[in-house]
Amino acid sequence: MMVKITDVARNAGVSPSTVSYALSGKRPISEETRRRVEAAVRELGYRPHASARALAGSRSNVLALVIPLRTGIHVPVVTQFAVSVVTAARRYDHDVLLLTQEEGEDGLRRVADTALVDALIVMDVQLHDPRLPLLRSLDRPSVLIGFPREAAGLTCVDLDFRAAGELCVERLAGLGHRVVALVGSPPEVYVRGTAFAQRVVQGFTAAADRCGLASRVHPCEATPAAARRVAERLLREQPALTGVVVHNEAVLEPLIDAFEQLGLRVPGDLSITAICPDETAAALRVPVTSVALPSAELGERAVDLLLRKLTGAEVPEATLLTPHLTNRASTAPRDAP
Amino acid sequence: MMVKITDVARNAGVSPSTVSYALSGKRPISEETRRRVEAAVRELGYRPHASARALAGSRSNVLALVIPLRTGIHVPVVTQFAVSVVTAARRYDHDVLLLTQEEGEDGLRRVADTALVDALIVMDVQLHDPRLPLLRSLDRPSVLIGFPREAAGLTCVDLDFRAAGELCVERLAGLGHRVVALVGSPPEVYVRGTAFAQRVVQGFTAAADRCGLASRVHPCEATPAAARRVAERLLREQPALTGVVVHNEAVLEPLIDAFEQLGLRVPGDLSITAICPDETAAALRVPVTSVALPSAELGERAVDLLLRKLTGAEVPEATLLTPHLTNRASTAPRDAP
DNA sequence: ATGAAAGCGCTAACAT
DNA sequence: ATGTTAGCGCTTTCAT
Repeated sequence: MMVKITDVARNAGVSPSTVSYALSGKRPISEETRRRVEAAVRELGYRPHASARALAGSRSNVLALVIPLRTGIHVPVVTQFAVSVVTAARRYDHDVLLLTQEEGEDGLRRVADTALVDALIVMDVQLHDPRLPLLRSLDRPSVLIGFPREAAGLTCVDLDFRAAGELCVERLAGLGHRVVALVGSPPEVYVRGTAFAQRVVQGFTAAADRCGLASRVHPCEATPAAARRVAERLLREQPALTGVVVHNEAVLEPLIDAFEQLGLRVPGDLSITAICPDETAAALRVPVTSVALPSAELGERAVDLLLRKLTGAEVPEATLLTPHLTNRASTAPRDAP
Repeated sequence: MMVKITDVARNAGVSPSTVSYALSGKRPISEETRRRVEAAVRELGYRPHASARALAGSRSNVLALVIPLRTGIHVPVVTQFAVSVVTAARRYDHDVLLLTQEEGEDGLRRVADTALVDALIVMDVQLHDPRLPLLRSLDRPSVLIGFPREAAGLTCVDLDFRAAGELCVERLAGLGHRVVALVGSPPEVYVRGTAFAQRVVQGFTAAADRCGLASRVHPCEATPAAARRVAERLLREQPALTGVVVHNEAVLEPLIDAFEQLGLRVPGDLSITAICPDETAAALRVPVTSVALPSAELGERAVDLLLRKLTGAEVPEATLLTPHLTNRASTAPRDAP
């Protein structure tokens, strides 16, 4: 039933070790021998047994990917990230084992200690993440998506969310807007110390101050009703508001609806910039000027770094992707006052 | 560094096989011995090496999950399904390897032939899916999500989409509506022969005919603009329209917006039922009466079936989950004519 | 440039 | 109820 390396060896008239070396390229093989081995492999349809290979070679060629399940994390972002991790991993001849955060630290320890995986990618890292000590102590390399407070000894990748927040504000300032607001993630996201959400706030506030803009920040639940309430509150508290930054995919559309129902046209009366996936921004009724959330690029970078670590190479501890803003229909210069 | 079974055996004063049997429970062990083994396992922090175990036992305890990437498949549905597969698999002490459809048949063959996985779950099966012959020929069991035209010899699970379509119409008919329309998935979904989309159409049409309703079917791109166009067209072609069934998560909200902007209140003038995840239906501005897309239940059922197949049990070839409709704010009796 | 042989860590006959 | 032992299929020394 199963073709094994000894079958290939016999068919090619060489020893099993020669077959192994011919396939791995780990030692020089004569042209003639290589061809015979390759022919035998094809003829017999040989596929090396993954577990046997992993046991003997002490590398499973599998990466673990830990995905978050929590509320306030936008699902398409996670999914696109996962897909790009799988795609990138395959380019390096690796596969991806999917773990949910639900399993927690035990899950990480389990797949690492049983040598089921060679390395780990952990998404949605919190500022004070309980998994950090564990990840540092594992005998396998890992890459984190997100930046915890104490990142020493860990490899972290993320969009530069602070710069993203700044970029959104600077665009509004450049268009002449003087009073701006940030509609952020749901409150629990801040409460539990999700780094990226806080960094957006920091960037937003710093840039607003630097540009001399009046600014406020409002977390917002991921429901249309909450969006509506935030819109009303914004107009009440900042009557001169003409610029809004949104860092909350789920309420982008309802928020625009709410503003328009309250009598404000986008971008006529109100300009909006957002931090969200490009597809989301482009698919809205009013396409929104946005800083892209580059899930796919993040996934690739994470895999690249992880595989370099697996070869023993040194990699930078911090990788911050530069944010890019794309102009769309939701921004316009402020009317002369 | 790594604790192995011989270490545990020595520490407990027994043979390696006794440790193996004590842990697997595959043969009777005296209470005394079991306790000594368990103590040694805990003391040393023993974790069986996954590959060694897989090689010797010829079971990897890993399932493959193949997820679709195509347009027209709603992302949250896929993600929730994946999460529930992982969760269910863990209950059986299995892990999940994530494959994208991109790898195609080669990917399936690879993970099966290298014994990387014991079994496979394949999502988004088409009516004439090129992977079917391959899946039949593999030496590993599989479960398909969706029903192909030729399902003989395969294990398939899905929501009964035909019944779901019927249920949506029957609810509208029961409320007195006489003219209905189905707003369906994007055209390409039908063109490529996605079974579930076609089944909804069949159920919708059959139930409408049976109930004596006038009905039409409109595919719809997953954009707000397309939703708007479909809404306008509907009112033009069926001026007496009072009931709409939506099988397209992405346009649910824009569609309601469009109807209201065209002067139709939901549910005052127009009742809407949908086939979509409950969370989607409940989170809309106007919560929509819907037949749930039970992704989590599907994932669990798929895993249950797969693990029963792995034990050699016979399982039903077809599993159709019964649809359930939940009333929400989007449906009301038709006004007296 | 190739081969022989010793494991990798575990499971499952086959013993007793 | 437990121990002994022969592999599982591959990689990688160590030889030549």
